Amino acid sequence: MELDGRKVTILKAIIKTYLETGEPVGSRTISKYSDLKLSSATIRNEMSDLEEMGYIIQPHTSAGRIPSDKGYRFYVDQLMEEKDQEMNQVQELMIQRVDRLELVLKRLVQVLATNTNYAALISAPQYHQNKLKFIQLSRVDEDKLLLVLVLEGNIIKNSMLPVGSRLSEQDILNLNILLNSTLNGLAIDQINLSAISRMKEQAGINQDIVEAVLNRIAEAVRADAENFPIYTSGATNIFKYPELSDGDKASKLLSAFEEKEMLQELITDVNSQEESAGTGIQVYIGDEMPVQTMKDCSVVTANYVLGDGLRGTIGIIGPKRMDYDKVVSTLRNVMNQLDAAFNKPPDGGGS
Amino acid sequence: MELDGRKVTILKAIIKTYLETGEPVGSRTISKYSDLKLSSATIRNEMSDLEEMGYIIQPHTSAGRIPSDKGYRFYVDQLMEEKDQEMNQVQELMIQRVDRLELVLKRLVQVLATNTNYAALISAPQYHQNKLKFIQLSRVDEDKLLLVLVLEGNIIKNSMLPVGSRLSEQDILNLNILLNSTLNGLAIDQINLSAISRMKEQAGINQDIVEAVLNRIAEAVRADAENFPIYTSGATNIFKYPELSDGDKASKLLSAFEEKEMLQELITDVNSQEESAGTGIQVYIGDEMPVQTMKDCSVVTANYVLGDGLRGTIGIIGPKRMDYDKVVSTLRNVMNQLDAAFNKPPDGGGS
DNA sequence: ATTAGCACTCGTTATTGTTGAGTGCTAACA
DNA sequence: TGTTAGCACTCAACAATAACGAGTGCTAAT
Repeated sequence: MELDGRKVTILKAIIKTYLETGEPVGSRTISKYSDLKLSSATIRNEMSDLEEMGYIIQPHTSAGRIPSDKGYRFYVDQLMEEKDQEMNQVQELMIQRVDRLELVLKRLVQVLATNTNYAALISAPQYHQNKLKFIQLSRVDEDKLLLVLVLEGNIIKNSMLPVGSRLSEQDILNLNILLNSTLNGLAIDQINLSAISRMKEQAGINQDIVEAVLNRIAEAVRADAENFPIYTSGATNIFKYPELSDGDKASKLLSAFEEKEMLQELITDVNSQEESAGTGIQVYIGDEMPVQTMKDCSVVTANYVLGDGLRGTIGIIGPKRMDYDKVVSTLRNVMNQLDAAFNKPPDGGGS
Repeated sequence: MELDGRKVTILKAIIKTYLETGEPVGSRTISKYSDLKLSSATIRNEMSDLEEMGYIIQPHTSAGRIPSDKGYRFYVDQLMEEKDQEMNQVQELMIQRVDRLELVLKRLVQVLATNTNYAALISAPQYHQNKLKFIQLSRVDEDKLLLVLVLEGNIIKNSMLPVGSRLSEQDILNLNILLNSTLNGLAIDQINLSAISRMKEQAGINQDIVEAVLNRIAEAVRADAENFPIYTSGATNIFKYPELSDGDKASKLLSAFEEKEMLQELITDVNSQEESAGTGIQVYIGDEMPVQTMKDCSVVTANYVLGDGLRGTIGIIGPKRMDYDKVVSTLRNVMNQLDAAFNKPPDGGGS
C-alpha cells in the first residue's frame, strides 16, 4: 500500500493531536480539526489503512488510535527534515559566566527541565583523548605526597600518595622534572610501555613512586570513564504524564534517575553509536532505547562541545508523546548558547 | 487524666500493630493480640481515653485508631530509654577500605536504604573548624596559576587563578613561602584582617594575587558550607508505603530528593540544634520536622565522626510508621562500623 | 471516491446495595 | 467500681448494575 499525501496529513494530524491530549484520537476529531474537507467516515477508512501499515494502533476496539513507535519515528524524521523552521523563541537562559563548571551544568539542567516539563540530564564533560598539561608532587605530610594533575581543558585531579619519608626535597624536585618532561603533552592513552620503562630507569631508586603515580593517573582516568558525574533535574515531571506515572513504571524510572548507573549506561551507549552527525541531535523512541528500563519513554540527546575538546551529553527524557519539535529546538538553542558562552572568552574552571 | 500502666500497654500495642500493618487498628484486635485479658469493650473505653488525651486518632467514625504524632513521640521516647536491648543483628556491612571516601559513602547509603527499606541520605563530611595544612601556587599556563589547598583531614581544593604573565618563577616561589608561613595551621575563620593586611604588605607588588588567593579560599569554604554534597539512595522506597505514594505527596518528596537543597537545609537545621548528645541519634516525627515538605514523614538522623574531626550526617527518611527500633539500631551499628573502619588505620583520600 | 446512517463494542462513570469492621452507649454482672 | 455482653449505628470498601458516549466497521446511497 502507498503512503500518499493525504495519509501523511492524517497521520501527522493524529500524532499532533495525541501529543497534545495524550488520549486516543478518533476519526471525528481529525475530520473537524484538519483542513482537509473530509468526513469522519473517510478518515476512518484511511485510519484503517494506516493501522494496517503499522503507523497507528488501536488500544482496544472502539477506541481512537494512538501512534505506534513506527508512527512516532516517521513523525520525528519528517520533523528533522524541515529543520529550517524559525528558531523557537526560548527564554534567554542567562548562563552567567560562573567560575565553576559544575554550577553551570546544574543550573542548565534545571532550566531545561522546567522549560520542557520533562526530565533532563547532563553529563559533565569528559576528557577522552585529553592531554596531560601539568603534573606535580608536593610534600604535604611527613609521609604523604600530594599528586596534582591538570589536563587540557583545565580539569584537575588530586590524589594522596603515601610514601616512606625517606624522600628529600631534592628527590621530589627531580621527580617532578622527570614526570613533567616525560609525560607533559601526552594524551593519556599515549603513555605506553616504552615511556614507562624509560621513566623508571631514570627514576632509579624512586621508581616505586613513579609506578604509584602512573597507577593513580590510570585510576583517575578509569574512575572518570566509568563513573562520570551526571546531573539531573525534573525527574518528577513524569508525574505529569499519566501513562508513565502508574506505580511500578514511575518507581523504576525514578530509581533509574536516583542511582545514576543506568543513565551512565545510556549516555555511553548513545555516544558509542553516535555517527548521525548533522546537528548531533538524536532521538530514541520506545524500544529503540538502549536501556530497557525506559522503553516506555523517548529520549532526545545532543552532544555538546566545550572549547578544548571537552565533550558531554545532554538528554531530555519524557513520554513517547513528547513535544519533539519543542525539545529539539530547545536543545539546539541551548547548544548555541553553550557554544557562545564557552568557546569565546578565556577562563578557568575549578575541580 | 492519668496515663497508667494499662493505658501504656494498650497504647504500645496499638502503635506496634499499626507499624506492622499500616491500617487503623481496632479494639478487638488489641483484645486478642495483647496479653492483657480484657474484652474489646474495655479496650474501647481505654482507647476512648487515649484519644481524648491526644495519643491516638480516629481517621473517621467507625474506623480503628492510628497513632498521633504525640503517640509516636511517646513510643520513640520509651524506646530510647530501653536502649540496652541486645544489638539487633544487622548484616555485616562490608565497608571495604576503599581509597575514595566518596565511593564509601555512596555504597554505605545504598546499604542503608536496602537494609531498612526506607530512603537514606548521607552528607559528605564537612570541615567546619578545619585548619589549612598546605597551600601551593603553580604555573600551569602562560596566564593561569593553579591554587591547591589541603585542609586537615586531607581535603583537597583546587582553583584556577588567571593572572597577567608578568610573574616570574621566583615571584611564585616567594608567594608560596609567604602564603604557607602566614596561613599554615590556621583555621579558616582565624584568618583575620590583621593577618591579611600583613600579608598584603609583604607581598608588595603582588598583593592582588594574595587577595585573589584569599578570595578563592573564602569562596571554596562558602561553597562547601552551602552546597555540600549529599548522597541519597532508595528514595523510591516510599512507594512501598501507600500513605506516602499518592500522586502529589510522592512527587514533592521525590523532587526534594532530586534537588538536594531541601535535604541540605534539613541537615543544617538538624546540626544546629544538635545538643541532645547521648548517642547523637535524633528522631523527628511529622510536624517536628524542620522541613515542611516532609511533614508526613519521620526522620532519624545521626552524626558520624571521622578521625580528623570531620563530621557528617546520616539520615533515614520514612513514613511516620517506620520501624524506629530497627532503624535506630541499624544506625548505631553503622556508626560503629564507620568508627572502626576510619578511626584506626592510616590512609589518604582523593578529591 | 465520498459520505450518511446504523448497529455494535467497550471503557468510563454513576448508582445502588451489601458487607463488615468498628464504634459508643447502656445495662447487667462480679 | 471496674468489667463485660449486647445492640444499634456509622461508614469505608467492594461489587454489581445500569447508563453513557466516543468510536468503530460496514453497507448502501450519492
